[in-house]
Amino acid sequence: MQIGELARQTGCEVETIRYYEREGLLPAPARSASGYRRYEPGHVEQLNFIRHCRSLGMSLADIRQLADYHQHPAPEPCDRVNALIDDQIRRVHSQIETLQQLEQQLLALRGRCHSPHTLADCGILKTLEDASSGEPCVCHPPATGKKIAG
Amino acid sequence: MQIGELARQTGCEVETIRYYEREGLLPAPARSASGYRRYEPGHVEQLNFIRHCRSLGMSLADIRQLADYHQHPAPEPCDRVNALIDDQIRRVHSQIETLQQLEQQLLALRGRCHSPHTLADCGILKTLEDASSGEPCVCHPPATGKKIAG
DNA sequence: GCTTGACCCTATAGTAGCTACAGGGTGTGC
DNA sequence: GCACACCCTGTAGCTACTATAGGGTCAAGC
Ligand SMILES: [Zn+2]
Ligand SMILES: [Zn+2]
Ligand SMILES: [Zn+2]
Ligand SMILES: [Zn+2]
Repeated sequence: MQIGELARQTGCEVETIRYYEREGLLPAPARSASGYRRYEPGHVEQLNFIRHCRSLGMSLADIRQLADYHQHPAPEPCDRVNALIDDQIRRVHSQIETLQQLEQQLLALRGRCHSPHTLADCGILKTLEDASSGEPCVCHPPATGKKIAG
Repeated sequence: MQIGELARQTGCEVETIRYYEREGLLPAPARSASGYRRYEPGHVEQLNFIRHCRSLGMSLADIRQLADYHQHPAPEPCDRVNALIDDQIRRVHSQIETLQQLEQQLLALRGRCHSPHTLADCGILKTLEDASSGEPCVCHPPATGKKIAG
């Protein structure tokens, strides 16, 4: 199978396949006399493995690790696989929390502009401007552990 | 004021300041005889403006726009400012949703490995392997709108 | 006058994970 | 013999920085 067919079967771009090969994620296939890559059915599975892990947000480095564990299944405990997934879960969770804070900050800022007015009178711009001079802003309330109401 | 002092006052790295200048976000300051950048107090505010917007997750392109509106406050309505913030809110919100899905998928995958066992018997690796061959997996349930229970 | 050290300069490369060329070769059908 | 789809390598681009390398400047202290 040529690279285009592999791309079709996996839904992965041709350039991405070549990129994975360069990065050592996908083993280099045999070549035809004219230098074309010739893939075996096993490559479809390996590429699917990579794409599946990528769709879970894993880094290429982590996928390399996982693929290695997968291809050399030693009689060791699977602690490191778990640790890898747990780390990923932690990363995703902290990103969610960061983004949720960000959303609240943006909504607070957005709330400064209601009725129609000009750019010169816009509460959003005014808030950003004042904050640049060191004044407190709605989007960055002092983090003193206080509740919002009070 | 030299670049180091500006960095200290704004909590921004020296290299980042030079980068913003290259990118046209911060106006190029006057230079001393020996070529050192000499900043005015206004630069502190402009840099604070940029950093404040960055802390809200805005792209440099958006910040360029906002700074432009800010420095040339025309008597137009502020629709474009609002649109910019609204877009940013939408982006952040959709990222949150994506990450929340991801978290659920990762937790489902993680649930395949409980009691101690070897790499060869690990449910996580087995799930990833099976999915590479086209079998259904816990982390990517068919999106047919079905509820989980049923 | 000389050295030390903190500061400054430019230019370039690296990060993650692709994506998009440019500039060429190959293979098949008409 | 030509069109067209496919393949190849190598390089540059994307974001927002960060980190060097390799040098110049300036004030203080001996
Ligand atoms: Zn407004
Ligand atoms: Zn704020
Ligand atoms: Zn396990
Ligand atoms: Zn899955």
